[in-house]
Amino acid sequence: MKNKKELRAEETRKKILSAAGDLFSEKGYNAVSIREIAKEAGCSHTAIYLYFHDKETLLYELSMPHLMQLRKRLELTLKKEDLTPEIKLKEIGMNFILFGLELGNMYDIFLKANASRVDEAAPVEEINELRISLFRLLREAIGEYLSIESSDQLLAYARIYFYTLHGIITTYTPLGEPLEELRNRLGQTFEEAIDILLLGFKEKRGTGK
Amino acid sequence: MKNKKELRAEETRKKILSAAGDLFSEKGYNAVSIREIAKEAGCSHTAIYLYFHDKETLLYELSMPHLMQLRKRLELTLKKEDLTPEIKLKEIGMNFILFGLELGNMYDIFLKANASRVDEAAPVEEINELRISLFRLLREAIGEYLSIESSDQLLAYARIYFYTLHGIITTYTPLGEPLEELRNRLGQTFEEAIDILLLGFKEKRGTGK
Amino acid sequence: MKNKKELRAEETRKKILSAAGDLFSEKGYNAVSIREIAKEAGCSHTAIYLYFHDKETLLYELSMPHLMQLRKRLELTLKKEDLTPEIKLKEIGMNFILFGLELGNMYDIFLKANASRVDEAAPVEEINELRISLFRLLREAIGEYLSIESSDQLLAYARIYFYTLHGIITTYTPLGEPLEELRNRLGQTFEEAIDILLLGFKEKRGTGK
Amino acid sequence: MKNKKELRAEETRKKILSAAGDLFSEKGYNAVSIREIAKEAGCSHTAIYLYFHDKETLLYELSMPHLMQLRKRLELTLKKEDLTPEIKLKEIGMNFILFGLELGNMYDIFLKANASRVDEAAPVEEINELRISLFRLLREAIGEYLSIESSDQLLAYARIYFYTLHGIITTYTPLGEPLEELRNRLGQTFEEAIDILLLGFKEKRGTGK
DNA sequence: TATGAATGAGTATTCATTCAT
DNA sequence: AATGAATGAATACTCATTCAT
Repeated sequence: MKNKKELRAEETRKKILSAAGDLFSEKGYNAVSIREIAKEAGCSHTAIYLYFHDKETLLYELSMPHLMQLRKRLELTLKKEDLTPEIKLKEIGMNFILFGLELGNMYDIFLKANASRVDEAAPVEEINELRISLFRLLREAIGEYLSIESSDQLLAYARIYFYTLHGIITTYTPLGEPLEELRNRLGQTFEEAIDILLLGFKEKRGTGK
Repeated sequence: MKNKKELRAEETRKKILSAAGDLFSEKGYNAVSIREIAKEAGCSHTAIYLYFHDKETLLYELSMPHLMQLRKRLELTLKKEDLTPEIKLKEIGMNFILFGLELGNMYDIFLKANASRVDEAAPVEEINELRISLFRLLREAIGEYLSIESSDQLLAYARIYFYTLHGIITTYTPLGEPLEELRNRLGQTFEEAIDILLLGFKEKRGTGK
Repeated sequence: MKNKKELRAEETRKKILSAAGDLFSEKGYNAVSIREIAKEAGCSHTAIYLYFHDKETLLYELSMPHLMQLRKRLELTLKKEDLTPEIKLKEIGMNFILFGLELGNMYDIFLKANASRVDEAAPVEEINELRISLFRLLREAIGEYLSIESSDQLLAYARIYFYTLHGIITTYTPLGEPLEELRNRLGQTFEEAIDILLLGFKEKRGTGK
Repeated sequence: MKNKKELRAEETRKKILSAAGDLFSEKGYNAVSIREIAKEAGCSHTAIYLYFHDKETLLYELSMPHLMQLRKRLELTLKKEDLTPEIKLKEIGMNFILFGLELGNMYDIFLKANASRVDEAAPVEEINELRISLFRLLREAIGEYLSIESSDQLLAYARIYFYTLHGIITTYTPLGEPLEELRNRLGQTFEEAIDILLLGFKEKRGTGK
């Protein structure tokens, strides 16, 4: 059980994360200043350094829960017994797209947090792991769909699937169109993209490589 | 025939462009400072303003030729009479991917230079036009491939094709892997991605929407 | 009661204002750099931005109190019942001269802050109002002195009175002679200038327009 | 007799002076760059340094002829035998006002070029002399008008006359209103100002100090 | 726990001036 | 006589971060 102080601290922490999340996703990491976040969070800018080692750490701590949640969602989808492999694969794709569009300008840390920052402790590592497990999920789902075992071919397919999903997200993410609007305008196209890809996968398998 | 002075000027100009190109594509436009470019180019930072009005102008002058060349290449490909529509469409895709990977971190001006900057005259406009004509090319090439006329459906297909190409570029562009290496490692996967997409398009058409 | 921090902040603020005031009035607004002010104030140049949004804001915050005080002083003078109109008018003139000479090279914002800068919100507006109310005061005081109602003629007289006052200020302001010295050397001449002007006004009225 | 080269050089020199004159008077000395002058003059910016040691020298060389001309004009006026002292004094005043308004933003070098630049050779000295001789003219004209010999009193009157003239010029000079417009709008007021001042002088003399 | 004060390094850009030709 | 190339010093302003309290 937590005492008052701890509760308040936690609350401040949350406010900072929330403010940072909104701002980062709206304007991008670089375009947001610490002071801006503090103002939005209703605390002093120095308070931020109480909870997060630096701006970058804040970013990582911020994106982590989202990524975790995404992974969980995708894992659940994959495990659902009552869905066909095709539907599962499609659902995974759409979920990923929506997740990416929600993250907005913050989405690209998903890629940028890479090995280059060797020294910098945990979070980057964690994100890497997440990315890896995400790929694994994609591979599994595709493998199930095409009834093939893990192989280079399957890896290639997973990559290709990722390219399209990633392409959709990064096409619209820097433009700042509200998610709902975008969904109405192009949701069907996104689904069609996935559809076509899956058809292509199947066809490719059928014809033999 | 040019005199010494002109030669030297041209050389400096080139050095600046080359330095800027390298740095922009490696670290991205915003992460590079004028002074950094100058140091890399072996001149004073003020010299840069002798040749380019602005940091932004430098960016445009740098990317414009690439974009023009790309358009020309794609247009030529589309016009080639001796190629099947399928091969043309594939070639267009691969060319676009390679062009994007070459631009590196500078690639995203392709997207970011959009209507929001109404005031900023010519170059942005030119890039917009380029983007538009690129889409038109994509649409035409797909239309030819699937033997369908311009329609909403065709627009959707062009978008989908673009998503995948764009996704490939933006997946690898921020990682800075040398183009040649990347090509060896994944060139085949890129081709396969296009392949699968085209198969998907065909299949989708066949089954009726 | 203020705590240490607040006291220190206030002190820094004052030091900046004082340094800026000295430098501006000595060398003029444009000839003084933020870093110069900081050095004189004994703080870093960034500290200045903690207290003032802008170099321009600093200027306004610096001159505004003077201007307000001047207006109040002139208004009080005009209202004094125990003074003859002549003495009031003279006092107003001398006060204005002294105020202008005190401002030194900063005096000219009084003129330069004009309508051209439409966008720049409050302070300019305030200065404009001040200038206007000053003219009104001048008009009133002269009207009282000459027993004439508001008219074009009165406006012309107010202008003429202003020219002389303004001329005195701008003659000595860029030379940087210390106020006290100047006053000793020429105070009598300034009074005589006003004297002569008032005699001239009277005479002009007497002879018929 | 001059050869071609010399003629051309002289022409370039004139063009530079003319361009600088226009620009300085329009925007003020500080707001005009050497390159701007060169462009306006149709020569390279380096050419300017062939004719003038530096920007400041250019300014002095530029204003000198104007000042000389003014002196000459005022001297001529003072010498005219067919004019009453009053009319001469008025004419001198109006001429000075018009000269100042014509100089525009360049007028204030008339004051600013003062002893502070001890080291800097001739031109400043010359301007000082000019200013002095101008004052002498004013004194003489007033002396004639009031039939008094040189004295402290006369000096004071000359100063006072100067204040008003100077005040008129510096009131309108930074606003950039075209001379002709200004003259139409306020020419009469300027004359009235002089009128009143002269009446005041007379009156003051009459009443005994 | 929390904050206001403070700062050094950095940003793009401008300018008067000099140098080599 | 004339010029384009080149530069060092300066400009206002921003930012992530640290320190004292």
